[in-house]
Amino acid sequence: MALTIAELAHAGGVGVETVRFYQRKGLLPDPRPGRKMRSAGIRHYGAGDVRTLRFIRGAQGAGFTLAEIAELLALDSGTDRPRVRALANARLEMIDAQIAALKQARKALRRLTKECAHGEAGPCPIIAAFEAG
Amino acid sequence: MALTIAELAHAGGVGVETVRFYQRKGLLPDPRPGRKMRSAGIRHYGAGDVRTLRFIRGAQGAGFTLAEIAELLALDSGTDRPRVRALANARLEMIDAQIAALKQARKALRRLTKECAHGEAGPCPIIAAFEAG
DNA sequence: GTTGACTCCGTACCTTGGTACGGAATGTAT
DNA sequence: ATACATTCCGTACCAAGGTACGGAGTCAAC
Repeated sequence: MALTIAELAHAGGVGVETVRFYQRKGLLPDPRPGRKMRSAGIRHYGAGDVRTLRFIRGAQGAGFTLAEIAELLALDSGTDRPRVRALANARLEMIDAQIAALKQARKALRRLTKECAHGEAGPCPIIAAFEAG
Repeated sequence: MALTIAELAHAGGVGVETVRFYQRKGLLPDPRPGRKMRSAGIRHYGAGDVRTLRFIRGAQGAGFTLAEIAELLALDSGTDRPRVRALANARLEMIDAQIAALKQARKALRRLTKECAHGEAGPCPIIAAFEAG
């Protein structure tokens, strides 16, 4: 079960450069066991690395930044559940705030497009409405 | 009613550099009437510029990019309402898609935090769950 | 009529999440 | 053993939306 970087990238649905980028960011461990001298050689990966890549994409989908994901991965042994929950709850609050803001914008925008829908020329209320703040 | 750039920035809730940045991006007109020779001098602004700044922030809040806002402002005379509506409708669809994605993420995350809420140590299901994709 | 604050301009830098490049080393197949 | 494909590494670059810097010009006050 030794994957090359290209196989890992394919399995995770990302590019080779992205795998190396995640490694630089500390999201993936440097998987070269014999690393004493420089030019320690080709990286070899396993199923755990594929799971990590999938985790990254899942967490990104939930809106976590790569920095937050790095912290979650650092907690990966799972022994600090309160901390994991704290991160998750913070993200939940952010998500709720974003949903609320988007709903607000959506409401305003939809009302305005309706008001604007009855003419083909002349001043449009959309522009004026945003100026109100 | 001649505002300096600092007064305009303050009125619009942004920084002086941001005003100049918007100017370079074409979001604010260059407000120097006598611009024949170089070193045309200090910029002077009016209430219209404050309204434009507020429009920018409002439209940003609705998720428009600066490039889209620049186009909206270019239509500011309001004579092409179909185009304005097209931009607004495109943005509405984006907003709906974003809301749907966030709700999905929120649902998954909330379920996981609840499952995780009953222990203080040991493997947390949040981490494992994201690995599933 | 000079000090000090403000403004001008171009340019460089920042963050986030990558993507691309180029030359060297290493792996695989014939 | 030689060709070809991958991989290595550092570095540069991209988009968006600003933010900061440095040197010069300008403005109002004293």
